[in-house]
Amino acid sequence: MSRYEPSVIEPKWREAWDKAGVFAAKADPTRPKYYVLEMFPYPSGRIHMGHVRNYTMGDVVARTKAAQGHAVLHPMGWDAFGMPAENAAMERGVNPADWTYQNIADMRAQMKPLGLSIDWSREFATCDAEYYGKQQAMFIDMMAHGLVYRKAAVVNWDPVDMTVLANEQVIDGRGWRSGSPVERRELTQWFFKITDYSAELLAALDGLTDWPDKVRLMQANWIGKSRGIEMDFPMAAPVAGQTVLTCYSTRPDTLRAATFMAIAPEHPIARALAETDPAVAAFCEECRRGGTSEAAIETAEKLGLDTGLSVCHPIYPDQTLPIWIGNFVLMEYGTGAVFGCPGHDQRDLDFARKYHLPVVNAFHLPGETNSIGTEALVPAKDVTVSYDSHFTGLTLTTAHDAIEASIDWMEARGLGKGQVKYRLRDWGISRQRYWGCPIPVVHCAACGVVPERKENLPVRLPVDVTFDVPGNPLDRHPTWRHAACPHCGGDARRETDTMDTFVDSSWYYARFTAPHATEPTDAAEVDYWMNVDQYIGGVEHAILHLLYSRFFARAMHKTGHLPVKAIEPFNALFTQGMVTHEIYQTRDGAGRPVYHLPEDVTDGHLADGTAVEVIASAKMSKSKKNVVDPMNIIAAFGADTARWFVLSDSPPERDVEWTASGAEATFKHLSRVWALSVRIAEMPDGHIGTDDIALNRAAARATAEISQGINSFAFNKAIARLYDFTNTLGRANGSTAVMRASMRTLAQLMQPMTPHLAEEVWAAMGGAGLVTQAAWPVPDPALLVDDTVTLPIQINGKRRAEISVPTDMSAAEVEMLALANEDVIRFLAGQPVKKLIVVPGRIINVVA
RNA sequence: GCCCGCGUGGUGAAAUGGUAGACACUGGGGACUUAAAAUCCCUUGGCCGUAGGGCCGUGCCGGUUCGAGUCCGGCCGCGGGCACCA
Repeated sequence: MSRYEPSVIEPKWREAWDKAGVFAAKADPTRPKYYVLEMFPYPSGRIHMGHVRNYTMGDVVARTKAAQGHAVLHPMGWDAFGMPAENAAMERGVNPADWTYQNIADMRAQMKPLGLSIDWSREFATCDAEYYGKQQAMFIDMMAHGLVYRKAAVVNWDPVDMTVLANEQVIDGRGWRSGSPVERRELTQWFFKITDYSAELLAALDGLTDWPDKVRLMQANWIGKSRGIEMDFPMAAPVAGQTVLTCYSTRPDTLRAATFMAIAPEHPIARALAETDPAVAAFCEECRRGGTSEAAIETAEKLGLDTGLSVCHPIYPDQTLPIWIGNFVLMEYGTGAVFGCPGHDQRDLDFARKYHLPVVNAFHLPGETNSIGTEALVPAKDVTVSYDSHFTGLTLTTAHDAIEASIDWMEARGLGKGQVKYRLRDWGISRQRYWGCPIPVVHCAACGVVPERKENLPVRLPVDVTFDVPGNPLDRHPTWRHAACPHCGGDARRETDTMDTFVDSSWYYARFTAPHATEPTDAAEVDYWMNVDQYIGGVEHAILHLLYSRFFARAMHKTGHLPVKAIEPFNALFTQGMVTHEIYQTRDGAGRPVYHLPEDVTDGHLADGTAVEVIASAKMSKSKKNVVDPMNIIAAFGADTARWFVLSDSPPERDVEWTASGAEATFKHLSRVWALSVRIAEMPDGHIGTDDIALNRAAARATAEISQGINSFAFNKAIARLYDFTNTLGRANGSTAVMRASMRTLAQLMQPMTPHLAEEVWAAMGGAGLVTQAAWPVPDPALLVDDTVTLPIQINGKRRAEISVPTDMSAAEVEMLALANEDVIRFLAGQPVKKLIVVPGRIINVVA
């Protein structure tokens, strides 16, 4: 072989690894264990660059930890339930299971050539009955432990297709297929009581010190702990038997400036009025328009309707406040009623201006008397402001203190009760869809809602389903719904809702420790392998998936499926940036966007000459078709080039925009490494060189810096140092033995990134066994110490000179040398030195 | 709308508060070659200067500091999430 040929090298070494069984995870009490996990993929059918980036990062960690002596668990599986399979069924008439398993086979075949150190014997898909049956068993256990309940909740309803829509299927307030405006409609749904753990999920974030701060902050804000007060406003006249309107506020310090009340359209008072007042009914109907997503609700135009009712102000009884129905008030949070304070809340101010409601202030900035204008006065909570004859008796104080004082003052007079509330809502898991884990319960006319017997699990999805009409195929299946009541044995109806796919991904990490166990988990295996030491995935999962997993681990502990040590299942988390790409679109006859794959676009045009609209780079997603196929890169340059390339340039936490150029440059570099190893292998045995000491120092330094880079997820910097070391080695005139030893070190350091090439180089250098199984190199500390250091000298903060001094020179001597430096003397031009700062080993700053 | 990030040469980027641009890509110049490809060498933030060298420069405005890409405050732009996309 006279040139670098990955198509020959790579299959050869993958076969060698398989033959030696090097990636099978084996519990070994004599070694520390390490569990590295990348977020498992949805089996779309093709791997994309985001997958390559994610799994290569995990592989670098797994391979490095293995070389450092750990028993490593590095598994792979498939997050296989979800809507795309049903869409494929509708569009192409395929069976969702067949489609999904074919996609898994295709993607596995694309992943294997990457040379990932995965224990494939542990692979499973969440749509395997073997897996979801265990999930059903845990659902039943959770029911028994009071973690599951049913209640009415709103969904997006397409009134034409008569079906529930996912938020993604609501586009500009309309159903994606029917194009008809969607409505919010209530259905009885299944819920997990995640709110039982609100306080704990929040408090435990402090212990997740190896998670990114931003993720912990996002989760904390999502859980949203607030301290406020629940208080009653006396109704001027009772409605529907209610004499008071109860509302919750986190800003009772602004109570004096309340000028109206706003209640949710679903509030009991609004409902009572709607029964007799057609205008109220029409308004509440109007409020039901649009989707359920918070973004849709929060950005919708604020609408209100005056009910004509009013309440008395609890502290200033001579003041009355009108009650409005507002589409921006959420029934799910607090009591579904708020007081409006336009003086100190911008949204309330906009609402007050629109409906000509009064605006007053509860406080103003010190020295000012009136702040009513087009902007609400909302100073930071720690800014001191002047309260206007405030009820608490406090005047000049901060909002933070005034809130506390208000709560105390009102509690003392029985006007309200201080309360801690969380924004977090219970987890609605019901989906009116086919391709998900069936909820294992039966509805019996005599016994009510009854869990299925565990011996009847799994409750399997029927295979003979049709997608020719919208809606849930389970509902219209001729026989599947009919079941015997597990309790009385009588005729009963099977639940046709399936579980949210987030349930599937909330415990797969535990299943990987014993994927074939007859129970959901195996106590000994879970005890050995849990927790996940390093979890790696996209930052887009920072809240939902990770929060649900943290809850589910606690639920699994409560139901006896996980030990207490595993209630925080992920010790360390790394959130990689996304791979982004430009989006190419044209418009169909109705003006709706049609997306095009990058491979179908050349210089801004389709093959038929149509010009495409180029939209700014965004997360690669199937729906926008801005995806690139890594298989093309692997076919042209080999897996090692693809692996090196996705690690090399961008820091892993940052988004990287995929561009076609660059892979070739990586291939050239790997070719140089290969050629260098051939040259060194062919050196005569007895050659004596002059650079042995420098080479040994360079190897030690490279080993230290690359180990550190990998350990801190700075893969791009580790690769920069690999370039450095390779260049040094390529130019060096070292003795044969030292050159070969240096090249072996290079092979070891490259092994996590480019394992195939590393094996080839290792073998050429006469390394023993597989480099994949060689112990990670440890540098000699003596070779890492420098004896001189170059110190820049700044004059008034600008770099003007530099001096080279022994590393151990005292600060006093450095000062003298600096002041004697001729550039320093020239720049000072006789000015006296006011101050001299010497930072040992770093810098000297002369202040004149 | 709310929460969280990010912003440095032509490009990807580096820089425990301490020499801004390491390491690469691209471009330019050269060597080798009949020629090209490949390979190797030099060069590559902007402006001024023949040169020694100087000035400017990390999205914008302000602040803290001997010293700010880095810390603080306020903007602008872009991205992620917002509970039924996964």
